[in-house]
Amino acid sequence: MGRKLLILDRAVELASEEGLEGLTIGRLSSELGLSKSGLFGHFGSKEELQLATVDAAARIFFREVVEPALEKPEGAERLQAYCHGFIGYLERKVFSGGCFFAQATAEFDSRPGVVRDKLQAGQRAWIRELVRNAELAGAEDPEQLVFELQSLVMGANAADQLLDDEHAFQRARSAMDARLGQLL
Amino acid sequence: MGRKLLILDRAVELASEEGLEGLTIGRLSSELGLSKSGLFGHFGSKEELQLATVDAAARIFFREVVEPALEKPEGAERLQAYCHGFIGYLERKVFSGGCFFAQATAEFDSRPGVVRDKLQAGQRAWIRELVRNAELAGAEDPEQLVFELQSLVMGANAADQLLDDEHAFQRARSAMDARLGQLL
DNA sequence: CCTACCGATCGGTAGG
DNA sequence: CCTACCGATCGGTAGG
Repeated sequence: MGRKLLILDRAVELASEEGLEGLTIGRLSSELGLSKSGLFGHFGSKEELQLATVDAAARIFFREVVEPALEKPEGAERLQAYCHGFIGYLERKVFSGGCFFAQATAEFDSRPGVVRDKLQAGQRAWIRELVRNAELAGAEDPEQLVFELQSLVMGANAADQLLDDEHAFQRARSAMDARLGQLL
Repeated sequence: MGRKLLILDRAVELASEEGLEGLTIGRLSSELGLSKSGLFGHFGSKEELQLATVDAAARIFFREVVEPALEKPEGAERLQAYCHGFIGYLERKVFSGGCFFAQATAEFDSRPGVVRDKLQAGQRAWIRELVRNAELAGAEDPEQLVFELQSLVMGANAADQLLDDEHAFQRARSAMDARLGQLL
């Protein structure tokens, strides 16, 4: 089982750079020093490999962003911790190719199937958790607030990855705090 | 020359769905009813096809978003027209696979080369034009304002494409207007 | 613009 | 986990 986790670590890394479709069984296996069919046997199909890779990325996101924020009380403080934690995770370059989920959702958002379904379900759960905390914080329009906060995360990732804009993270943080200010 | 434009129209459409790498010469040629080598001859390499496709998408973006906004006076009004025009272009589903540039930049932002360079240059020119108008509008921090506006565009595209959130466009517009309000 | 072809790589299978 | 293989498709070339 540890072997599979090692494979998935490399798979997540590769997919953040090349996409979930560019994550090929041949390339992944040769980077790990095992045969194509040896790797293939762990998953059974490319789609299963993609699904397992999304799960592995979600576990990393949980460890890096969600868990640390659970120390804060629910409501405005936790909402802020989620948002700042997300920016910190981008800034630390947890994945070499930028945010795994930004890459994966752009790739699969117009490609129906179980991979898209899983990405959509994960994203919805994340948004719901943000909205729940925005509600507890007494936000006037929780969905609107969360839409804006999530947009700033995506804007920071794009500005960092494509434009090499080193101010992107600070810009996102100050815009977030401006939006959260009255709730804290 | 008209033949090439017809090819590129289909190429932009395909790339917005499948990505610039998923845009294969074989598939594009068969959809257009000509031979692989016949299509290949127009471009000389896959990379040249990708570059020409980015240019074609930029021309569509110019026609759909930039040109209509040029009727507004420079400054706050034009800035708002750019932003609302961008949202309208997403809402009209000008490309079947969502915003061509969102797809292409997520795909190439960690892939060095001339395609990335072209996407980066185009994005930078767009941001500069927004900042220029934000300055003319007397914005306090033009770069910060434009970062936030551009983030909202990307947030709306993602929420529409992955989450099927029908309120995304209206949310983006009201957040934009809140930011632009004092300048108008 | 075409047919015919190249080596490489794809996802996947047979058999061990 | 392996070797050896399958048909399909990739980007690209030769030659017309």
